Amino acid sequence: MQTSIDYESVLNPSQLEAVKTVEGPVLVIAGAGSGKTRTLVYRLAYLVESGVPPEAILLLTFTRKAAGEMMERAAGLADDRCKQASGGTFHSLAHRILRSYAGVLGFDTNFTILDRSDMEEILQALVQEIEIEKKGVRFPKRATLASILSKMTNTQITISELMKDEYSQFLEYIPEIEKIEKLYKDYKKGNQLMDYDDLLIFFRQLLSENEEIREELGRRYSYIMVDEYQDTNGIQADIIKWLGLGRGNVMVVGDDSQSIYSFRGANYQNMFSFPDMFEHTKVIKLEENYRSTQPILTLTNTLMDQARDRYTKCLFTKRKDGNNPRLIDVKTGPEQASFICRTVREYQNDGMPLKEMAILFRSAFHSFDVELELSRQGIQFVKYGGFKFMESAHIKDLLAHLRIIVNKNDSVSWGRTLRLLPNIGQKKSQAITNWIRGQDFNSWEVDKCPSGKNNEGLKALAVVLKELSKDAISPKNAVEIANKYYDPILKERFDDFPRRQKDLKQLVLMAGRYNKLRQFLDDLALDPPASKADIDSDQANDFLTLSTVHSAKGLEWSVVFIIWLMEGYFPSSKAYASIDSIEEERRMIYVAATRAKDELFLCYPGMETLPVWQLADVGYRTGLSSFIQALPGDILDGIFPGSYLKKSGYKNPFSRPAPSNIRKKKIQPVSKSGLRQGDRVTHPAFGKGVIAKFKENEKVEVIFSNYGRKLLHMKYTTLEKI
DNA sequence: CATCACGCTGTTTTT
DNA sequence: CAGCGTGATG
Repeated sequence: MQTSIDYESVLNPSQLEAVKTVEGPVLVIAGAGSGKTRTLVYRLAYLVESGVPPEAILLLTFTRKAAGEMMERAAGLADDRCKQASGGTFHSLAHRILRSYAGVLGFDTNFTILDRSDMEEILQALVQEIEIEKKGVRFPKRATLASILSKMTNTQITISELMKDEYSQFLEYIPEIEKIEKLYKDYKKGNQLMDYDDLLIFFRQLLSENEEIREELGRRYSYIMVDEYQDTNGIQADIIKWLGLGRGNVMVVGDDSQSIYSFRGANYQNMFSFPDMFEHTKVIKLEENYRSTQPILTLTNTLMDQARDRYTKCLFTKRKDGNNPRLIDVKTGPEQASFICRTVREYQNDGMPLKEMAILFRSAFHSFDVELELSRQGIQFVKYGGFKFMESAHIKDLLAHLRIIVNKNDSVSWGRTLRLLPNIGQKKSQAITNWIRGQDFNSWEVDKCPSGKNNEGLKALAVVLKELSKDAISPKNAVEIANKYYDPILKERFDDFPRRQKDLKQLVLMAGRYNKLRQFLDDLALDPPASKADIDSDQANDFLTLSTVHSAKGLEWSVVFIIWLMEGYFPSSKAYASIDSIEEERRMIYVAATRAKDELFLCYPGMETLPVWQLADVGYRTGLSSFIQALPGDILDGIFPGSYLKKSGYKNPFSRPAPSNIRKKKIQPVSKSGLRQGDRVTHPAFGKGVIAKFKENEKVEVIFSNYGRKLLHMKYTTLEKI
């Protein structure tokens, strides 16, 4: 065969094998930085060069952007046909197929996609409909309810099983929750709505129940590649099984050590069971790391050595030199921010572009202090993760008007739209929705609908909707019209409307890129812009990256700062010091650490400087401390020998016993210590505070000036009066 | 039935 | 602190 690429000289033997094994099932276990993406890109190019029609290649990735980038790169290697491969996320594929085949399942093909907040809204409405007997604990709130239902779907277990494992505090509500689950399902069906999980569920159902469709799709996609397979869940694995059934040309690539999506049902054990699903699977391991230096790999290998189950692999690199990862122990958030900014500046002065550096953290708010300091110093940055453009109220408000144009049955959007009008709340909006739904916008008689008599607001709405439902309306035009109508409401509803007006202008621009309103709305739901900062980034050319660990998948940098802020958990929390949570933290730190090529800082601010024994007393656990705790002391020293802290007289707080004065001191129950409500106190971890309340079970509630309200156990607490 | 004021509670990550 | 639920008020 004639090819233009000299695969032998650019790939190592394992990578080459993965690229050239195109027939039959293949499982590639690819360690961090082992050229996983590169291998997929070359394989795509190789397939196309071998004469496989690009449309016959299905490339499933974690984000749509990742698929696009891979196809782009492959096109650069081979030719432009690579861009015609079918790529995207499981959800986007499922959506694409369901738009044509939903009829088979008894759905309309113009169903609307529900995002998480839509789902929660419906659930809340349903909760209000059924009678719930009050019990010991409060009924789970809507966000929790949504998590329960979604996780149940994604992990394929029953509600009661799931709740026994993870939501034991709500066990007494199992019958109610089961009832709500059923109502929710019916509601969606009745209103032509599908949530994210439904896309997968129905896609799988389509494949499993319809041999014809299965065969048709099997023919269409004869070569399948799946990236980040460790982050797939059971349904996704089934989908792969059904799709690959015909030709069996399926390659999945993943790293069991990097699985951090268990919260949404991902199961890294899918990697272990792939060979059971496809007979004669060829297993290929990529173990050479091309990215990081040895000291960073030593840290990650040490961490993952302790994981309970995993494919045995040990990363190695030819880049033997390099600095040790550094553990930076700072006292406060602002101090940490200034340390990071200072260090970023130093690297920048040495000629490293900001784009080569990143700050990673677990949750979006962890970077607030840093963001403040960065803006103060004029360092440009982009933040991924956290706040979602699409989830902000004003965007949802505006889009609701467009969604009812596309799907007249979309009761969620009807409700949202109606409730923006004065004196229309939960009840009235429901009544009106039931009357109005599915009606033709052009023959609307507002006066006839419930509460419609002389309702100016409703009349105005009717006029706009009529205008919006004109046949050939462009998405851009539609957003503009809706915007004009919504503007007064926006000003009334939000104090910070100028900021929100800007977002809406942004939305007009985005709509300009589409011809079809439906397409525009679907893309917003399934492939929304990552964050507001992401949109702004179009203008900046060199910027620092700030990202949650989860959003950082697939990206890498030379220098990485990991902010590992301690999070306060109440002792009753299920996550408290559980083995599972330590496991997950470990995987997350592993992911974050392996994003770094050369330098790694683990920043560990605030109360984490407390010895573990004391944290445990307080009823808190920490992310970093829980895994440091899990590391034997000598290994810890081996990993962090050049620690920043060591230079300034650092002692490892975790290997140190409690100071004798504290250890020996008999801790008095607070109630017997003469403290009263309103007393000002100090606490070793939280500093100054005021006693708010004494509660039952020997708990005391204290409001700390820096950390807010905490519930402390009197037995284990050392509060001193000041 | 909508809206307001007050009190209570507490992790977070994404398609 | 902030988001939610509850109970009182309009």
